[in-house]
Amino acid sequence: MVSTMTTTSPQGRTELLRPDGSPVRVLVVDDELSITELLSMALRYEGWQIRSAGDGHGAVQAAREFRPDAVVLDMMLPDMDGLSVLGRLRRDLPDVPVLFLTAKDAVEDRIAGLTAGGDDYVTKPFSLEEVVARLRGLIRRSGAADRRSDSVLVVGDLTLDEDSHEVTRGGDGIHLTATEFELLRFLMRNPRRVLSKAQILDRVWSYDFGGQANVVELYISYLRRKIDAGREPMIHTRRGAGYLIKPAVS
Amino acid sequence: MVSTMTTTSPQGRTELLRPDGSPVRVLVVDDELSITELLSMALRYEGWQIRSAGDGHGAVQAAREFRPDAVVLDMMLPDMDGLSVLGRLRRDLPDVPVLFLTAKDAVEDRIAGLTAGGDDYVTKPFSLEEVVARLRGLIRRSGAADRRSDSVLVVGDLTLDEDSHEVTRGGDGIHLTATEFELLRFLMRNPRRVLSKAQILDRVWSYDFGGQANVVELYISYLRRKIDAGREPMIHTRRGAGYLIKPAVS
DNA sequence: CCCCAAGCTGTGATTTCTCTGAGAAACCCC
DNA sequence: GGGGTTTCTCAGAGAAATCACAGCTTGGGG
Repeated sequence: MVSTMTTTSPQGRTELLRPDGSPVRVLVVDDELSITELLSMALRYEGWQIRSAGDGHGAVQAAREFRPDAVVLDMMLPDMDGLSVLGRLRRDLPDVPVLFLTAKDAVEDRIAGLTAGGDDYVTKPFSLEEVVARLRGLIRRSGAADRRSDSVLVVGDLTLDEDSHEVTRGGDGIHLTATEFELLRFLMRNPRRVLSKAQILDRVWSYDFGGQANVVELYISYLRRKIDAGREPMIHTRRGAGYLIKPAVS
Repeated sequence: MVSTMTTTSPQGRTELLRPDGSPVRVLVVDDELSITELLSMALRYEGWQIRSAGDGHGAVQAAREFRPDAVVLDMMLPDMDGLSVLGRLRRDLPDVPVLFLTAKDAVEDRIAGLTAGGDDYVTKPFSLEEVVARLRGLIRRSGAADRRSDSVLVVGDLTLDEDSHEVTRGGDGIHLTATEFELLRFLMRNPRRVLSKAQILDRVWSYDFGGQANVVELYISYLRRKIDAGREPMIHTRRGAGYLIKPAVS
């Protein structure tokens, strides 16, 4: 069991670190190279150390020597089925939390019990924000201490609770839809940093989203109505660059 | 069916601990690897220390050195029958409470005699919530646990007694069916936390449930009629994410 | 100061999600 | 075995969310 601690990076982003200060280690297992690439990139960006494997045997072996703090595991692997992989992983690393990737339509496909141990899963196609958020949750909770505050993002008088999905501004509760919530979470995890529409699209929408890029503008517009309505605005446009969020004052 | 959600975890929940502060130890005995995996995962997540065995001899040996505070024992083992295992376990650990796992159609009168001593049993296929709850009960009653930790969950003016299965809201008694009770218990053990339908299905329904995911919606609907009927609602829907329970005010 | 690209937002079509009534089947207790 | 209870499927209604589109606004370079 890993006990984690948080620290604040120069950018103002809180990072998960292991007790000895070394970065968190995550093993990514998927047979599609494009997926492992995508995930590795996104997770490295979180400051985590990533190793990937393309099949069950590779996963078990990698787990043994890499000793990850969390595993992202596709349930559809070429050489062995997800449950077997899980079983073998658990033999070496009994407490490692696992984030499963499953197909959308695999409803009846033996999902039962998977989340039992505090594990979690997302369906393909996923959004990177979602994967990162879940993974953070898993890692945080696998640590001994459960500081609830860790699940709350704060920027100025705006708060977002990743557990309860509650959002408040100046103490007032604000209702957000699922997409609005994800978008705001992404902004708040990168306060005072300009995020391009492309970046936002890549992180908040599923990787196979094929729609118009102006959904971002649309959702920013929605968010502003709810977050900034009649107050000092916190969401700012940097024309030609993107958007950023920062505390109202200053 | 699945989208945004967080994992289930005992957050802010009172944990069972032994008098010396060390975690409770549970021995899981079953010959099906998938079952021991499933149980180990779920029970570890309760913060307990788990050891598992796949047959009678292994069980007896493990019990001897592991000295568990409780045992989960499948009555159908390959090498020796349940009663013999029980006998040998009791020779080493006379007071250890045992949770029997039996097939649905097993001769229940034989079990009935066994549970007289304060033991308990669940039939396969079981739900994790049920196993965890029974086990907690056994451990608490056996005195192995430190605190005479209360068996009553409270969220706002809603109370649920895990021992007597009594539920009240604002002082009024409420009758729930078994499934409704389990669902409410799961919600109340994770107050203010969004639980996805998938998670709920995983924990509250048996591990081999293959039905429609909308049973969850259905039972939420039942619960609301009984819990929230004509009052300030405590059960909330987070569209696209799941459900959560929280005190009415606030 | 004008113009155009970039950004904003109203409208409404479409899709998705949730709730719930009705009823079948299983279960349980006498 | 029978009647009440419980669990669960199915399907339809309704609500909510998502998104494309298009016209409007704005900002800043020339």
